[in-house]
Amino acid sequence: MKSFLIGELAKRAGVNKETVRYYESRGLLGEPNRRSSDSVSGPGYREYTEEAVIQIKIIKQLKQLSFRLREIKLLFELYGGGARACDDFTGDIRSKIAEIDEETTRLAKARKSLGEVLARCESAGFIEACGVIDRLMRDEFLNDE
Amino acid sequence: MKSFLIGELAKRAGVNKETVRYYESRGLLGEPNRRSSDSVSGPGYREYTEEAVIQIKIIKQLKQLSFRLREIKLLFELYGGGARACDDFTGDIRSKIAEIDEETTRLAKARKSLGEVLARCESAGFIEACGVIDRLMRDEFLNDE
DNA sequence: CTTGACCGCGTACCATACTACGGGATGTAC
DNA sequence: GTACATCCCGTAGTATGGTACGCGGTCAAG
Repeated sequence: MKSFLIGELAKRAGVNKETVRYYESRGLLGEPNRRSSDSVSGPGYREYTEEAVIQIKIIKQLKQLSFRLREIKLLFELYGGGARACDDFTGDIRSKIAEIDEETTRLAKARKSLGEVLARCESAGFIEACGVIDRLMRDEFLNDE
Repeated sequence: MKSFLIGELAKRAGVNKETVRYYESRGLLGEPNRRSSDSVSGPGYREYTEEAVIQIKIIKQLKQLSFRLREIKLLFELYGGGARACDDFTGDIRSKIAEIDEETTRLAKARKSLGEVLARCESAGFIEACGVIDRLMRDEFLNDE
């Protein structure tokens, strides 16, 4: 199979080179082969195959699913470590879902409050009339600390 | 009115001292009076009143509404700068709502995907059967980059 | 055999929001 | 007058996820 260098990998995966190296340093990519034919000086260029492209896309996907890099690493380790029972994963997934639900709730509240502020503001026009500041700044929302 | 020092303010506002100083350094609190009675050496202790407590609670509230400190500062400057038309604020509020909606959409997708993975996983039991890894890791979700 | 593109690495920087540490100056109480 | 609490400030560290810079090595083409 044909291999390519980091720049090409970055292009194919849609990230930049530094990010690839960063992921590698975070233990998300595993050490690639190094090409170092003629001279015997530096560490040699990293060589990648399509696998690495997939790997990075998986990372991007997991990020979209709200996993942090640290968590993604753990998932990989679990998988690479030979985890075979779903139980090994469901805990992680369940708590991630809980996290998401929590954040969603917070955002829904925020969205509602801001929507109300906006509606009042639009039907009024001036601070004194619409109370935008009062609503944003004053004690009204300070109940639930 | 009776004033108090930073430790007391922190306690009343429910943050810690360092955070108060941090907010001050970020321009969110304004410089407090300094008490420096007997000796004439250092800068003197910061003195606060209930106003500062309210101010910090407002900051906490705006954070809950998903405003970042930088944005909160802008809101304060707008207000303190004598903004009187709602238009001065609605733009900020509108884009914050847009941000929230975007994030909410992303979270909903993530929640849905994870929920599906979990459901399959629970009804199966083993990696090979439920395909949790395939679903989490493989190309299935890699369409929308 | 030189030029230009690419790579390696280390370091520093960006933004976000704090938290911790530690020396030295106060203030209060006994 | 001496503890002990609190305060001051600057600096650095934590966690998150990268981006940028620049020196020097490497590589393929001409």
